[in-house]
This record gives sequence, C-alpha cells and structure tokens, in this order.
Amino acid sequence: MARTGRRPGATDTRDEILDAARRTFSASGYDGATIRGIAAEADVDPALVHHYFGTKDELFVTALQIPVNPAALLSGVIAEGPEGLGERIVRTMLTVWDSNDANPLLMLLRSLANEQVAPMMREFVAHAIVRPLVEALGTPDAQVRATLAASQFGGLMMVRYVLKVEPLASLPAAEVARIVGPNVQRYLTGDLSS
Amino acid sequence: MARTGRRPGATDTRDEILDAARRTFSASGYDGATIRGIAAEADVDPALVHHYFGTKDELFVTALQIPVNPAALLSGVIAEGPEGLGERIVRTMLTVWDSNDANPLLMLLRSLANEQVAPMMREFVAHAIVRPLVEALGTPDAQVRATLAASQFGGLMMVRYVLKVEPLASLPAAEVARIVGPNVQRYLTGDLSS
DNA sequence: GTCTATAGACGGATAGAC
DNA sequence: GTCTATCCGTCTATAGAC
Repeated sequence: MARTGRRPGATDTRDEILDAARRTFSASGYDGATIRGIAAEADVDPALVHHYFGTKDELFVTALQIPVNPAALLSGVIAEGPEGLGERIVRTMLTVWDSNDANPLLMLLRSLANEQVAPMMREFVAHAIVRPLVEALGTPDAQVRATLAASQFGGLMMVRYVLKVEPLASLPAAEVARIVGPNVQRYLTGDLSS
Repeated sequence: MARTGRRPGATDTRDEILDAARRTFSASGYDGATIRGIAAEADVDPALVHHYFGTKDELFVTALQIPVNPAALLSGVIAEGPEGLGERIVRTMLTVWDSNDANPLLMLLRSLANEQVAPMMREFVAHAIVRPLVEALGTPDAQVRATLAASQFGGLMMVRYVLKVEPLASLPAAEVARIVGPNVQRYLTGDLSS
C-alpha cells in the first residue's frame, strides 16, 4: 500500500496547492487567506488555483477533505468501551492534533480566527477571565485551574451562542449551570489528579 | 440616574453608530462587517463613522468598551465564596449573555466566526463529533451529553491551539487528558443531576 | 456636523495565448 | 498544463464642499 516517491508521468502541482491552501487557511483564517497568497506559497500562478479548484469556497471545502477521518478515529476510541472513555478521547484528540497540523477540525477552528481579533481575544480571556480567578484561588496551580475553567466557558459559549448546537443552545441557563457547574467546580477547587 | 428621552442640544449619532457597530460585528464578524454596512444600519453616512471613530480597527476596539465590566461581574461572583462557585459562575454568565447581546466577550467570539465557515463548523461538530457519541451512548439524554462533551472539546482546542493560552497550551497531551478526562466522562456517563 | 466624491488598494475570477 | 493580462467589484480612508 505504501506509495513512496514521486510518481512518474504526472505532476503533483495540485497536491502542492492543496497543502499550501491548508497551511494558509490554518494560519490566516478563511478571510485572511487569499488565492494569490496560497498560489505564492505553492509557488504557482494564481490562475492555476482557479484552474484546479474553481472558487475560493470550493478550494476551502476540498482542503477540508483529509485522509484521516476524525469520525472513524472517534469510533475506534468509543469501541474500547465506556470505562475511561473521557480520558481516552481527550488523549487521542490531543495526540493527533499536537503532531498533525493538517487536521480538518483544527483548520476549521483556525479559519474562524481572524488575525486581528484573535490577539484581542487572548488578551481578554487572560485579563478578564483567568486573572480574577487566579487571584481568587491563590494556589500554585491556580493558573492551570483557571485556564481549564476558561476552556469550559469558551466551549460553552461557542456551542451555545456561536454554533448554536441543540439542545444546548436552547436549554435554560439555570439548567445548564446545574449540569456544567460541578465540572467547573472540579477545575477550580477539586482534585485534579483523580 | 435614569436618563430617559433624547437630550436636547446634542445629537446621539455617535452612540447610534456605536450600537450599530456592535450589532454588525456580532452578526457578521470582524471581516464580514463593513463600515458601509454599519453606517447603513445606523442610518448615517459612512464618512461619519470615520469622522467619529477613525479606522475600522479603532471602531472595533471602542465597541468593545462596554459599560458592564465582565471582570467586575466575575469578581462579585467569586466574592461569595468557593462553595458552589462553578455553578454560580456559569449561571451568571449565561443569564447575562442570554439577555444581553451587547456583550464584549460574545462580540469577540462572534467576530471570530466567519459567516461562511461557521455553518461548516456546526455541520462538522454535529456529524463528526456529536453523532458518533450519540450512537455509542444510546440513551435518551445522549444528545445533551454529547453536546456537553463537544463543548469541552471545543473549548480545549480553542484555548490550546487557537488562543494558545498558557500553561494549557504547553502541557503534555497525556497530562491534559488525565485532568480533563474525568470531566468529559461525567458528561458522557456520569450523574448530571448531582 | 453631515455629506459628496473619489482616491487608492486589493482580491476574486476569467479569457485566452503559449 | 501553465501563465499573462485584465476586468470587475468591494472596501477603507480622505479631502473638501455645504
């Protein structure tokens, strides 16, 4: 099955453009990325990009189709049974993504991140969310705990207010708080090694 | 303190532009929002926007300065003590944001969300993350549980890979999995009413 | 304070030569 | 298959009249 080396008789310009597109979309976001920029990154003419992939939107969608199917990966992890599932999922996700930037979900997330807004966002999270929590906790591991809590806050807002995934988007605030609260509490004051 | 009605002798065009900017940035994202669009929303000439706020970037920053200081809000919640802090924070956040769209953090988040990418993202989360989990769980509340897990995944990716907030961005995958795993596990198979 | 007019730049997309 | 040339639209930003 291994297919090493360059196949003779065919150029791989198309794949090079695709790779360049993935890198550029991930780095600059969908809006920030330009056809011209992608072409420069791939060292080809901008017209070639259109020639192979049509519109910018089609290129983006094509760039999302990646060999490694994340759903299949997830299914594999699930198949090992419910015990310790949470830890296995997180470890698998992070391990894959730490080592592999060409990842569709990561590319999607980074494509969301506008270059000018992302730094403001980090600033905001650090100052308005993490810092007050760190001061309130006052423990050596406060920074980790506060950041973990922030990750849950951020994900909740993402799912509820931006992506509006049901049923979480429509659940009453009090009910969500009742369910999510204990998890945040564990991050802040609970035993993290258990 | 109440200030009802329009004050005589001064126009409030500036505030109207600012409000329009907040609405537009929240709805369309930073890139998607245009000075022209904001001006139209405020029913004024585009040049006026520049006149009052300078560049688009300055307008964005100004729009972020909101009367309600989220850090102060958070401090108030923290001051009530560590017991039940997690639930109180989540409830306070959601309650404020459910009723008030003119919120800086929410505006930042939505400004991240490109109009073309956000739907793809929702699709991806629903199909590649939530659906496999729902099928694996097979319980009536599987949808809620899977969405909650997705919220933690998303927040983690946001903090670790997009915003790169330390120390969470540099922690080894295995350690993050050990810490975050139990929280995900609770969402998937734990008792949500406790 | 408000608007008209426009400069100036950029990016997506296409036609067509080679 | 690849590139040149270019059209066309959109945007920010400014100068200046009223």
